[in-house]
Amino acid sequence: MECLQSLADFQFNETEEKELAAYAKAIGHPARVRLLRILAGRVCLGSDLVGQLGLAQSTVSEHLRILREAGLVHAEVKHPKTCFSLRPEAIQRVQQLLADIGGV
Amino acid sequence: MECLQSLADFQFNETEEKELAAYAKAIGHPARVRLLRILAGRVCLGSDLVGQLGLAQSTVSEHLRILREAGLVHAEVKHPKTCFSLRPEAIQRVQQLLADIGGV
DNA sequence: ATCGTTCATCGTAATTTAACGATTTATGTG
DNA sequence: CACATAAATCGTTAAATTACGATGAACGAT
Repeated sequence: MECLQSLADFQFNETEEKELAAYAKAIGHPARVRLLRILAGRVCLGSDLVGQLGLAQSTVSEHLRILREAGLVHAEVKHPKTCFSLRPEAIQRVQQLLADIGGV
Repeated sequence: MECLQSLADFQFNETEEKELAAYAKAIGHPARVRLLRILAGRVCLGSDLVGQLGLAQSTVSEHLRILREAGLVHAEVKHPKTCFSLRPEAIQRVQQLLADIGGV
């Protein structure tokens, strides 16, 4: 048996699949979503973010690392502080990749 | 020390944070992204999808379950087959939640 | 040179995820 | 009724994730 519509014309793009999956994986935790939403409106120091999450400092630092490595957040170190900010172009890229699926 | 911009006006919305996180978590695997991309263009039986992923049938079934439970995919059982299809409104909802962060 | 602040990293434990083969379930067909 | 088929579920293992406290590193200020 086969697909209701033809499957012969489906061209997968492994690079884009991994790209979207990596972005989504990074976004896929409530604490990280909250971080993104906070950073959507302002530039913050890590110590401020800790206060908004109710998690240990080391845990918040780890979430921020994940967001940074995914390219969703930018960190500017000015010892001993670090300025965290959103990278809106990354969010927009995710939206674009979703648009290829079924979004608008 | 405090935030570079005021943090006093930040209102978090735990429900939406969890909603976006749950969607993103479900999307956050290359195999599931491929499933979504396939289903973006056609309605498929599970057996067809297995062939496109290079994974065991039970593994694909599990990925489809995750997508279903997240609300991203619809399954219509017609024993012994099941018709899988995308739920574009879920993708659009994700885009909307992303727009609240920094997207367009 | 010491101290204080801020953030990253380490070590660890508990939980969750991903993958597989084997089995079960549920139907339509012979 | 027995059989074939498609998909879900089970049981298991390995790996990844999340969280924490403790420690470490880097700099400015005293």
